[in-house]
Amino acid sequence: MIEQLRIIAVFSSLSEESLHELSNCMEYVQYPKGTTIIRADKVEPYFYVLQSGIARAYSDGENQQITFWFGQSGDVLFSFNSYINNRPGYENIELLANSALIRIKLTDLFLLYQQNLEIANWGRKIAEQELIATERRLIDRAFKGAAERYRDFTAQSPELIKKVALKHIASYLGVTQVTLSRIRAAH
Amino acid sequence: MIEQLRIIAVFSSLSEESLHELSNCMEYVQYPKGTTIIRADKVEPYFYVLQSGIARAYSDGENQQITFWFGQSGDVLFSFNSYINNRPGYENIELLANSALIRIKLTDLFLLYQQNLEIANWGRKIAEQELIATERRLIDRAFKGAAERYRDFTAQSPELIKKVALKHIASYLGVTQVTLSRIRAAH
DNA sequence: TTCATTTTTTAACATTTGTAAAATGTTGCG
DNA sequence: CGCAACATTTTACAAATGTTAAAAAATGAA
Repeated sequence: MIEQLRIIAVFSSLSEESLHELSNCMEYVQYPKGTTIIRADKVEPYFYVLQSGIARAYSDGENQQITFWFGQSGDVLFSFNSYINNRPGYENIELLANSALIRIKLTDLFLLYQQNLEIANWGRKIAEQELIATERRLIDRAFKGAAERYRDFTAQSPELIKKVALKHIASYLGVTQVTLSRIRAAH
Repeated sequence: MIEQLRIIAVFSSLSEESLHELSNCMEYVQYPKGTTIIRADKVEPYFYVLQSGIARAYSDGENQQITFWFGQSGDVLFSFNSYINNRPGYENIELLANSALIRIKLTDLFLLYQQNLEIANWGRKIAEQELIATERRLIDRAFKGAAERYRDFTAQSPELIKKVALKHIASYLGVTQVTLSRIRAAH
């Protein structure tokens, strides 16, 4: 079982001992397509790793719903504001396919952070990787047009293009669905 | 001297011992207005805390320069990609006023992360706070128009409005300077 | 398959924002 | 002061994107 965990990239840096400590706090869960596992108005008590499936994070606006993240196998999945500030987050997270996840209760994880130096640094690196990815998207928004962002997205996430509704991809790219259609039409 | 550090919010959570360990790696530096302390094409070996002054982070595009962060007293200041991946970053950081900074060499800091549980968790929280702030900006970009972002900016950073050139604020808000002028004209 | 539902595309038009250039305002230095 | 350099606003026009509505295509359930 520890061996199974090790093949998941996010756990690969941990020693046998730390991985064992962490695995004591893990549960394996499965949910069907369409399940909303994290809700924006609640404090989410778990941290998830997606073993298989697809997820999207979105926020509800007045008359639109904006997707700002997609997750695939191996991605970590958590409500930033629950995890960091113990407050309701900004995001809903919905599964776009039947999915298998590992979950860790935040209260357990936070205890480990105070006890285990390796796990504390593991948690630091997770936040750092999310930070780099989020900064990257902010910069891309500033420097690239919607058409280029669409090309990048198709190149980097070819599976998502096949499986995710274009309306979600449009809002992820920061344009309306009509504009995305026009971009696609201009092949 | 340790007491002086404690009044800086980012250090306030550390114990006497950890703060002492950290302070052994600190240097105090001062630079005049206009100094570029971090360059996008270099690996930046220091982590900074701004004691006084103003800073902005920007990236160079083909024909424009886009500001995506402003720093004030108490803010931490580092090249995300140098700090996280030991690679040249995306950002230049320039001082917009004469500034006093504390700097910590990354190699020293990383050693502390591997030795001191409290400092490792301190580093985790820094990354988490930057992450929350960056996510907040990405979501704001999606849900708020430029006029509302400008109002928010003036409300939250009244000192910056006074001291920073509007062209920098325009690119920070994600619009051209002409559009920002139009927003301002519509009082 | 067929029908109903949902998604995607297309079209016409409105609005916003961008671009370029000129006009005006501001700052600091000799 | 008076000039030079730079910042900001304004104008006119162009380009991109949004809005609304309808048509076409795809999907899923009976």
